[in-house]
Amino acid sequence: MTKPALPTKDRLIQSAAHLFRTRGYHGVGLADLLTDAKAPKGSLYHHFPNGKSDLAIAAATWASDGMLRVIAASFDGADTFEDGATTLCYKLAKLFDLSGWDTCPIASTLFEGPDNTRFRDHAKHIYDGWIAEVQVHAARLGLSEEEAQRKSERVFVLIQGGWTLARARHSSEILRDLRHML
Amino acid sequence: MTKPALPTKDRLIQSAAHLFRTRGYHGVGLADLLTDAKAPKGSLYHHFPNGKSDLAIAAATWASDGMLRVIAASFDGADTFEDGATTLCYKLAKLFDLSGWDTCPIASTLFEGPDNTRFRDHAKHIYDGWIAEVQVHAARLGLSEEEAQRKSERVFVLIQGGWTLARARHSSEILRDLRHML
Amino acid sequence: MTKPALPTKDRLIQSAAHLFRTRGYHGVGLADLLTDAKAPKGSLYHHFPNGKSDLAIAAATWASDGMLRVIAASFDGADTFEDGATTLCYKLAKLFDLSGWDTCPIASTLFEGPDNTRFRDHAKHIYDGWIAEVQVHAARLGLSEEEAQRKSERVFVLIQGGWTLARARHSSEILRDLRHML
Amino acid sequence: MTKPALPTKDRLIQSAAHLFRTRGYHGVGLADLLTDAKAPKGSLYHHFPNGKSDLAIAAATWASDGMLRVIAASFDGADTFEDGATTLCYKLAKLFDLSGWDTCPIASTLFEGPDNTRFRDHAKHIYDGWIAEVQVHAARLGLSEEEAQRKSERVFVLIQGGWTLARARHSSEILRDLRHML
DNA sequence: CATGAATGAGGCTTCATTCAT
DNA sequence: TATGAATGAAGCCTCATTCAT
Repeated sequence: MTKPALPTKDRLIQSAAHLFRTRGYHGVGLADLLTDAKAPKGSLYHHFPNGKSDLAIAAATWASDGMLRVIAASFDGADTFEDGATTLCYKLAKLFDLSGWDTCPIASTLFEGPDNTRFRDHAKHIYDGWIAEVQVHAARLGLSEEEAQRKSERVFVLIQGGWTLARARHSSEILRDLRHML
Repeated sequence: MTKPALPTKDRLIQSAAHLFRTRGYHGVGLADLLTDAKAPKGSLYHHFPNGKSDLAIAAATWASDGMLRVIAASFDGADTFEDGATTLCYKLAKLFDLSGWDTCPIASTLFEGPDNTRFRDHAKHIYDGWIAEVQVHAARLGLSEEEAQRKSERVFVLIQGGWTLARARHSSEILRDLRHML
Repeated sequence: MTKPALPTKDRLIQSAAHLFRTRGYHGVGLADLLTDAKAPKGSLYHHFPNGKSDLAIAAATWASDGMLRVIAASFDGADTFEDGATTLCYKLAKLFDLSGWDTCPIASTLFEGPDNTRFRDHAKHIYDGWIAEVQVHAARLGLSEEEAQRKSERVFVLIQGGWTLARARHSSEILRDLRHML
Repeated sequence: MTKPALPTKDRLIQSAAHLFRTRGYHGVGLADLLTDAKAPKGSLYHHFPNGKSDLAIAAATWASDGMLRVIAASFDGADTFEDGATTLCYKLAKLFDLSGWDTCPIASTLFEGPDNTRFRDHAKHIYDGWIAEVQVHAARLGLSEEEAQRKSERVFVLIQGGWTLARARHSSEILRDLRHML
């Protein structure tokens, strides 16, 4: 009976982020979730009073935080915006290969929930955060405000589209090729 | 007792295409499907022996055929590749506004099915078809083979990414803006 | 694998009538019900689309039909209204002893359902039917219309009250004593 | 942060009496109870070591005390037994209209508990107390011991039956009419 | 004396599918 | 060819209770 490294709530969030990303919100049952998280049956509703939907929101937030860190790490050491964006594409391709990030974790988790308004608003909030994070780095690296906005949105669109095609092809090559479309 | 316009099988396919697109494969139950299609309870397995998964494949194919027609219509009267691609973006934006095409109908239908290999292979097949269709027009409009391939893939990626963002924002604006990213 | 005497639907209704009467609507789980009826797990919602509540309505109707037969049998051979009512009290006392009719089957089944309007309306309908049945016999046995109405209502009230006290005392004696209160 | 008028334990009892009366023992969850009583989550088992069943016993006792006071108040100023009993019927009808006393609070609370022996014994004890209270007044007002016993039992039966019919009809009229059945 | 986090059993319902006709 | 009755598994959620503090 060794104590697990993470508390139950965090294990639930990470299992949810993983499983929703792979199989979609409705494709994951609570039994799968609890088994994967090695969490006791009754604990889900203790930590997430509204159940599966609350957990999905938390999982999406957690996944988004990871994405924000990847963005920051990609641009932090970059000399130009193009350098940073290229690094980001490579990092995402690597993550795709390593962990089977089948697609955007936010889309699989939030775009099919029962409470579509709440879910979609949260998705919009997260996506806006990603774009804003890229935009900050774009401005720092010398782009005009208008250009920074345009380019950060373009990066977002390319990555989303790239994820979809990479998933269909089971290949990260397209993600690496995105750098030519910047 | 007027006879319905379409035979049962086609009504099932179109209902499935509509519902899967909106709520995802696992988000739609057979009861919803049969109600929406006004189909008798036992007829699904008559027309689709493997049940829901067969129906999903058929619905994705049907949706893809519609997309291929939109692509063809966009490029048929175009003088340059850019013109055709721009028209395509506008047409998709219009469809998004009209029918609430929440996202790529193929992705919602096929990327969460139970039999992931079969479903993903079909998705890849469909996506390759879209890219090939654009590529044909690109070649016809004077692009080199290599450039035609690159540009058609880029169009695909932008549209997929644009769909995702448009869905989150509940706005088709980004789809129209894609023309600046060509 | 001998075929059961009654079809599944009827077995469900009779089990429900028995269990609800004994333990109340919320005191009976579907697992208990299905076990008692030896019914397959999925059959409940086939026969009763709205589930437990539909079954409760059906069970109450079935129980009421039995009560109507007891009323008719009590008064059919009676020479006076008092004779019939007395026979009815004795018959109910006997049933109480034999089968543990803990209380009015309608009250336990319908007075706690989730859809209180529907349930209460059905209870009122059933109770009115009992009173009307007694009233018909009262009129036939010579009572004026006004007297028939008053007396049939009185019989109903006494029986209901008697059931409650008999249940608390675990004794049918009070039911037999009701004849002195007519 | 105003101090509540009643201590937690009393608030729990009164909430329980109210909710059990309305929805039955199994129809009320502890969450409802604690919310209604504005009681902290963990305090129930502090005041009632055996949990819900202890609380139900206490709530039934409290409700019974109220009934005993109503009986006493009805008979205290009466000149004859009939006067007292009539007043009692009117008082109960008024309470039914005012507070929606859907039925006998003892029956809803105790006749469906998990521990039927303990619950039924308590119900019998309470009912005997009501009958005894009426009997005392009957004796005081001049009835012979035997007659007092018979009449007090009759009053009990009529009230119980009247409550049931009043609940089904959502009308207190029958409760007022009980005076003609004395 | 009082609290609220944590839990496993059981709640009702919907699921996709099979089968007899 | 076409139907709808019938079914077992799994769905999400609420339950009354225990325990550490």
